[in-house]
Amino acid sequence: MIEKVTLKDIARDTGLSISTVSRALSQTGKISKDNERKIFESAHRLNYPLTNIHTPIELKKNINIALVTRHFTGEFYSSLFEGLDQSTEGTKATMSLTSVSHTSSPIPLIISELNKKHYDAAVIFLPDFKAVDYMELLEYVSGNFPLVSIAPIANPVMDTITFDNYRGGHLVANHFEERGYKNLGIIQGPLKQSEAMLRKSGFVDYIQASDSMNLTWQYNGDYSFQKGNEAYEDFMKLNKKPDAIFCSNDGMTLGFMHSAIRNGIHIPEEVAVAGFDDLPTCKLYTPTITSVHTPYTMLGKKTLELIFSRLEEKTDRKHIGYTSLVPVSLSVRESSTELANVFKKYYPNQT
Amino acid sequence: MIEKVTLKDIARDTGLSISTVSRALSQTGKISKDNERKIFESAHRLNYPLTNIHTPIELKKNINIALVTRHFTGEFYSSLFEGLDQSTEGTKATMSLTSVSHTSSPIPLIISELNKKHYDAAVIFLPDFKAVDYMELLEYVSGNFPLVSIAPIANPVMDTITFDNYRGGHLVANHFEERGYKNLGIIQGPLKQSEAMLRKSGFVDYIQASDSMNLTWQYNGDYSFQKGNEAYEDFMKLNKKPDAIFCSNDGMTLGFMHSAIRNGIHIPEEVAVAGFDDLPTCKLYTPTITSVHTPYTMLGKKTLELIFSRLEEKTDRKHIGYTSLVPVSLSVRESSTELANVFKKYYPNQT
DNA sequence: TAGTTTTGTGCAAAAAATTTTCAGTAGATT
DNA sequence: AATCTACTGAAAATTTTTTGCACAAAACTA
Repeated sequence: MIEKVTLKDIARDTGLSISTVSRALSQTGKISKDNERKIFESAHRLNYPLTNIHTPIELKKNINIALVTRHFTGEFYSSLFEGLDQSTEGTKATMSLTSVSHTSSPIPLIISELNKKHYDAAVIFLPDFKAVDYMELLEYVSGNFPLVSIAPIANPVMDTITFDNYRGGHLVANHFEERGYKNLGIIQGPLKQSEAMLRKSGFVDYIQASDSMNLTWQYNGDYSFQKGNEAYEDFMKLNKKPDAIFCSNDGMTLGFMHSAIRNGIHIPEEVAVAGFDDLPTCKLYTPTITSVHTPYTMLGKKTLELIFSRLEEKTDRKHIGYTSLVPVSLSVRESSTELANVFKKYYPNQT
Repeated sequence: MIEKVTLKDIARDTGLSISTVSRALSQTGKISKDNERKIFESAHRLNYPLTNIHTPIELKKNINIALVTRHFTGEFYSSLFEGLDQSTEGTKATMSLTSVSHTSSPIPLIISELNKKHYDAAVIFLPDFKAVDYMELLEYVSGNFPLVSIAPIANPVMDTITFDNYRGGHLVANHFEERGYKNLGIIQGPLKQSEAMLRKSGFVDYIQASDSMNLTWQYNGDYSFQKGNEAYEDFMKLNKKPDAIFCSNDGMTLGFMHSAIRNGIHIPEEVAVAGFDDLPTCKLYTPTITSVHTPYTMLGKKTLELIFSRLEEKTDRKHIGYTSLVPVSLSVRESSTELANVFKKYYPNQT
């Protein structure tokens, strides 16, 4: 049987009086910074039932942040989590991954319960969420629980930190132009997801502003490997094939390339390919894959900054839907340039 | 300012008296099941500071389980988490991933703090942990907090549920025998990790008992892609090369194959390869990769069963180091049989 | 420097919260 | 019909927390 922890225990532990302990924990009256810290430390250690809310942020030993997402198997989610987790290094924050893939309860409920579970803030990555979904979510969640979204939407309701997807599309088009490709194609992501549309627009807008390039093929995908395969089928039916293709994410890039390679198409000689996400596989695939690099650790750092500043504010600030864009870069590899010579043995009969 | 929640609030909320509420929450005296449930539900909803320990398992709305591991980018960890998370479907358990990669605090401390964070149990996956590490861990953690390890060790201190690694090695050797391979090689995992040694022993023992096969090459790896590359370098130096190789995990399988393919080696014609973990990439790589399949959802189900039974026991049972092995199977693919015809276009000059 | 204010603390009283005692009711059992 | 059991609530008892007050030490002020 576990004994109940009372102020008396903390008083004994710290050598202070019960009154002082009471005043410290309920944040009334004047207490020296030194004793305050001692008392909170002891309360935490002895497991006194603190109402979390009452503990001042600067006296907390660690800040627990939940990354809430619809997790799915694959490198993408492990890269995302790893980047965010890595960005907590050196801070007192801890990142945990909570998936809402296999639950029956409504998402706003799950998130609103997080602060009862000793979480201090949450990072939301739910790319299919719309403005109304975020609004519903904000109604459920109390104002002093910081929430940050890392998926862009057209009309953000919630503070958002996300990659500059538009710029990513731009970079790919620019790279294709420099490599001298004329007829371009795109495999788009889900039409209802903002970040997919931004990637497309960045790419398409660049092409339209260019004198030398044309967009000759557009295919609607859904980010799945499977759709990448299907895109290839569609590509093969074209009379006039594009000579370079931008895939809106690496899942579809891999699907397209997998089908292409299996059917004897040479990449990049017959068609150049660039993806988005720069998954670890991009470096390891043959050919290695050109892809838009999204620096998760940097995203994580920015997200943490926002969360800490929100936690330090004493007032319940309302969300104002401020969006902050993290720059992306292009990792240029063989799939859009040329195969390393050493591999050319594989294509002995090539011209 | 948030008002303190007291028994009075719960009494008002449930329409019962303060005495009854007190008796229910402190588990003294007799209370009807019906009212008990109502009271706990209300206490939970109103956020009354329950000492967690006191809430009977059957009255909890959800059970929070932490998967504690040294997370790393790649499909392996996302498969592991996804499998365990999926196994919670239909139960009231929730799985969260907590990584100890980027923290400075000692691991036993982190785990012992989990129950203060409203976690009800933890699944530990730390393959480099030894008996002494587990023993230290158990000293830190209170007896009624269920801990299950999912990494095997030779002399288990803690309840363990893990894949039958030995059998996995056996299955690969058996498959190589059936395919008629004579001279075999192995790229081992870290010598200090039990599961790596079990995989190796299962493979080696089968070969030794066989009349037709010989083990002609052993290479010490560390599960990294990089070591797979290095293993290939070593392999190329051999005068008498094995005709089939077992890689102790898919990371090294991919490293080996990547180097091999880039150097014009044909798999499986020149050397057959089989891995361990059956990562999603195995289906997508060219050639597709034979690998030992580890059913994470089944592992998760077994782990949950154990956790629930531990939670239902009222007494503080000590860990007895019972190990339970989950069967594995072999996913046979092109890397150890033959390439699909459609891909053979790529090798026009092959004999 | 001497007086004054501010800060921080403990004691003890007061208030609040929780536990326990006790009485009573409703239904089951003998 | 008498007895027992399982619950429950009112009120008393106890424990826990908050607050009023006194006072010492430090900081500030004239």
